[in-house]
Amino acid sequence: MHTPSRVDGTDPRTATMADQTPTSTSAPAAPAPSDPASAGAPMSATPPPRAQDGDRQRTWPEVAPRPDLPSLEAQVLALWREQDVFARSLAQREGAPDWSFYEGPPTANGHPGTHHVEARVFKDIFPRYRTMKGLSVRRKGGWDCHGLPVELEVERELGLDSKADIEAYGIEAFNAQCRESVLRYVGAFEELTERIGFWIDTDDAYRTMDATYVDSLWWALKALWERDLIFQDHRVAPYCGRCGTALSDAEVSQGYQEVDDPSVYVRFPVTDGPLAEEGASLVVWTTTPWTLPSNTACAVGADIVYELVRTSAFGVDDELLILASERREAVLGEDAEVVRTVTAEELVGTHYARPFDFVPLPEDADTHLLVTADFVTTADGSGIVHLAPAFGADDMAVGRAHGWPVLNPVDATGSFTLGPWEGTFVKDADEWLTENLDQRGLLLRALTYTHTYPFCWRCKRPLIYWAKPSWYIRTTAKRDQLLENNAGIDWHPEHIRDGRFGRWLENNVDWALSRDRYWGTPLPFWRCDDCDHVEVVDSRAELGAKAGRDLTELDPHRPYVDEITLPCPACGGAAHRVPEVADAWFDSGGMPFAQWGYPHQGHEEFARHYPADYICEAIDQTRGWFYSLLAESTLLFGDSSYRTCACLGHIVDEDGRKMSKSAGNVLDPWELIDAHGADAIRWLMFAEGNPWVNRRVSHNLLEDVVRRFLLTLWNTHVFFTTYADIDGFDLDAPAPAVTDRPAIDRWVLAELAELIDTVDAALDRYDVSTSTRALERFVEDLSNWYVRRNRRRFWKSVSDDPADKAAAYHTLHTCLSTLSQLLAPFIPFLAERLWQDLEVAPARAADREPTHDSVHLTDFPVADPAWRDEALRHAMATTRRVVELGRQARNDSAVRIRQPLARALVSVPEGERAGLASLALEIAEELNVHEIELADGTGELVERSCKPNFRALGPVFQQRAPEVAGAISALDADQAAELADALRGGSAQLTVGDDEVTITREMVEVIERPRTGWAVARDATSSFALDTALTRELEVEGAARELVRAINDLRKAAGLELADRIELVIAVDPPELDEELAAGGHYDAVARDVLATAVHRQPVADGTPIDLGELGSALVAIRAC
RNA sequence: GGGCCAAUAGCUCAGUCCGGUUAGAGCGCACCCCUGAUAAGGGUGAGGUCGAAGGUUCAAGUCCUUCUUGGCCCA
Repeated sequence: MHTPSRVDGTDPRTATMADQTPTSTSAPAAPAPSDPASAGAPMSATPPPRAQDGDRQRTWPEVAPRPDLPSLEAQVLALWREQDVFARSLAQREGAPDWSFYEGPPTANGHPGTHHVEARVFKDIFPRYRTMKGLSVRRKGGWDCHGLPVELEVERELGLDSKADIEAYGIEAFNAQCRESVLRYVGAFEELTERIGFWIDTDDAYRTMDATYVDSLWWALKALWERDLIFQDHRVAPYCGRCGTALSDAEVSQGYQEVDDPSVYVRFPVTDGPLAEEGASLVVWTTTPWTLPSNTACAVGADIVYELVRTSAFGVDDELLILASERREAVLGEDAEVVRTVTAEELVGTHYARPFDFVPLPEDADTHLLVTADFVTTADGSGIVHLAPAFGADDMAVGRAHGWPVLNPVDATGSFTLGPWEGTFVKDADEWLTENLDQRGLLLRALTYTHTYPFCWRCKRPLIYWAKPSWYIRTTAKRDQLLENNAGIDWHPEHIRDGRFGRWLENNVDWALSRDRYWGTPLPFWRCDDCDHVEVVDSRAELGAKAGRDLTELDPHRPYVDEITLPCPACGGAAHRVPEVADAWFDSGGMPFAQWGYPHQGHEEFARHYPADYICEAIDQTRGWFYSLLAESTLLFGDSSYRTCACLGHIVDEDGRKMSKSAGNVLDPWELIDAHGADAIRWLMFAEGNPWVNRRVSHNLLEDVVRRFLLTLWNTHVFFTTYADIDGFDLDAPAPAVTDRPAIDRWVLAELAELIDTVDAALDRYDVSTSTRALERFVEDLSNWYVRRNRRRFWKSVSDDPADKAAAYHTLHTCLSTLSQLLAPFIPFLAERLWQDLEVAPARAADREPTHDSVHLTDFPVADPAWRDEALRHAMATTRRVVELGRQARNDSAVRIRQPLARALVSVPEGERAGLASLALEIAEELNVHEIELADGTGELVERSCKPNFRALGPVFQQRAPEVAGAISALDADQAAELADALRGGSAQLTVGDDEVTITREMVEVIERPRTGWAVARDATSSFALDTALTRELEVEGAARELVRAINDLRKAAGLELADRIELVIAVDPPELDEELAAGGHYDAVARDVLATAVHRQPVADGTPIDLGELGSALVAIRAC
């Protein structure tokens, strides 16, 4: 029942936009049945009032007073899709200068979250803006396909629990599953991407798993290899034997738990030197007994004092032990007898018997001796630290310095490879090892030790620190260049450059490139089984050439590449690929070239789009993508692959907490979009807080945005289109010249010009906050001052003043239509809807093509110089300030606004007087005061005072400034007037203490205060005094206003349309009042205001009573005509 | 332990780069206005030791130092 009948002959596309928005106009207020004026009248019947418009062609679309934003957006999406707007926006700029954007590939290993929305809208806004500025912004999408997270997801799905499981399942099948998993989530991302209006070409997206992409990465790896920037070395890293992988520090920090570990003190008998002759043993402490078989040496602290101690407390009579003096009591108790002090110097070089000997030692190695190391402390343990280079980064460093072998009896699953506990997970062997030590008389004490220890965040098993051969990129060789290139990047916020990112680069370590996994870019290194020569290939083509067969169609993933054997060019042996794949960060860091398949193809695209003008991600990418991009481009091309980088803060919940599954405060983006719409989220991201500070997202905040901004804008749009339609406003009719329009029109256009400049300049420097603030302010001003002040101009009859009406319509239309363009990069949906309603629909109704059939095909607006008027902007600002004072005065005086008052006296600083005078009418109308008198500072009505201006006083008088300021404030009214008059000449003398000083005009602000007894409101510099005295005439006028309001109520109650005409029957009592209303012309005014074609002053049979206060009352009936 | 960021009204945030004397806005709250933008709109008010302490300066929310609290990153 409530869809209005459709417009005939309107372009269906126009109708589409207008039609589908749910409307509520069809739910008219129920007519008051008892109202005789409306009883039986056609407009009071149930059918929706719009029905009578059915045969009229609408020029302006009908817009719902309360829009359903999500469904409005759905219609806009459909429009974009049908008309291929995104593609056309790109095509339109073909040949224009390029502006390059790189899509930082989201890892497609899970459903997109709200933080993805954040990053994606910031990626969207600037390309949209640059496109509107006339640049060609190709937006190639991308997907990060490889990596451990993908493998883990698949492992979960398949119920696999270890690398052994994966290998049993088969790498080929496993990787096929990984590929499928990735594609599944790519779909989810694409859906969200479209819905939030992120215009990126997902059809043309690069995928890091594609063969051409891998080819490019191989080229890069070979290039690095040839420059000697890749090498292999042992690396001790936190490692999970179950997952078969090293963990990043970030991963490690997620998995710390407090646990009880063994704490064992062991005897290491000394085997040479005087201490050996005495039969002494070292006391060595460890919490990882499983590392003892790999003991290679022990470290002492150079500055630590050691002791030789005699004790019988541990099962051996009078044994001699060596440990740090400070640890004696804690380890051996109070009874131990100190034989003598031993220095670290004495100890260094001393050999001892190792606790286990099943790990073979190279023959020539000098091991199992004491050395010094700076990390030895006496905070716990014995002050003698057991070293096992394979299982500690510090140990490895000491071992490397001394040339020790790496004794590693532990395999990739974390199990012993030899000895009595072969095949046992090392941590599980701790107990047996301890028992074994005890049986052999080497154990002093076995305790438990409570500390935090890292566990695998995935499988919850304890991590071990484990050395494994690893491939590195020698980034340290280019550290200076990395820093130099970083210095040239335009970071937002700036502090990233020298702060987080800069410091990280200064402490750069070589990039650990390899991962012992399956689903990744295989390292293109083929090593000869016989001579260890490494052959690197830069593509499948080169691989094929070397292998002697065509491999251009090879899937460059495991296990297929592993099956290729190359003849060794050095010795003729067989070379097999090394087993590792590349860190997935290497994939993403290579996207500047690999997305085009460069250098095997795509030379032109690469050249056109390198480097990126703009990239954007959240701050957690500092050590991720921001680094991998910079490192690869610096090493390969010598420069940075991006010029500007926006670095976003994280999304947190309403209470500022990080969103996490465990906290249960994760917001599903779809839920937010379905409830509030994508524009609301976009505006929240852009307008609420700084992009680089953590931002809160919640339903409440989104509702706020909708109400505060989107609906304010929409209401203004509704206002315009409603009246434009009623009046049949013709957009194509010539607009009055700006100079011929009323001041209020020129003012809003001047504000619009300012807005355009502000937004343009801010977006140019990637400053969304400034732009959104300016836009919010303008929308507020437009709605709450321009429209508020001009409602009468829109609803009065065209015939009254056609030129004025045309000026109003054109002005408001220009504002809304320009806003649509300014907002297009921010809230593309609502902006589009405005454009369709304001530009496309009227054009089609007039049988012409619109200039642009989408706002996103337009150029970013440029302010018309004719709009600019700084003086007027200032004058209006003063006016509005004075109006605020006036409202305050009205409020205080308790005279309701409908009651006209005769006059008010306004004083403002001298400099603002002229401007205000030109706008005094605005004040009078807004405050319903007949006359605004502007104090000129000389009359009897005001007194003056002086206020010091520190900004001018300070620099001149320095220390004496407060004194001079005090003297200025202290002047009484007469002295102030005198000084003010003297200052008109430019400067004046003032007595300060015993001195005369020269004061200039800028140093003093002259303030006027009314002397009247009227209702006064004032701020620091201005005041408003309201004469609240009422005359009979004013009261009669007030009664007329009262009638207008009441009659309009009747109109509404009768369900009349805005433009419907009525006849008015009215009987006012007492008759004198009736006479006065007639004599004052008030009935004519009432008739104009309520669209009455006739006023019948006659008795009303069954009218509605209207209370006119003390003056009397009226009976009124209205009749439609 | 180191680095970076933040702290301004009950809540969410401007203002700090570039110092100037009544520190702003929105929401919420209280009171009120308007009644043809009306399931709207608007006004007024209350509400602030600008995290703390020192310092520089004629003048500090703003610059410097130290500290506190929270967040992020790293060790």
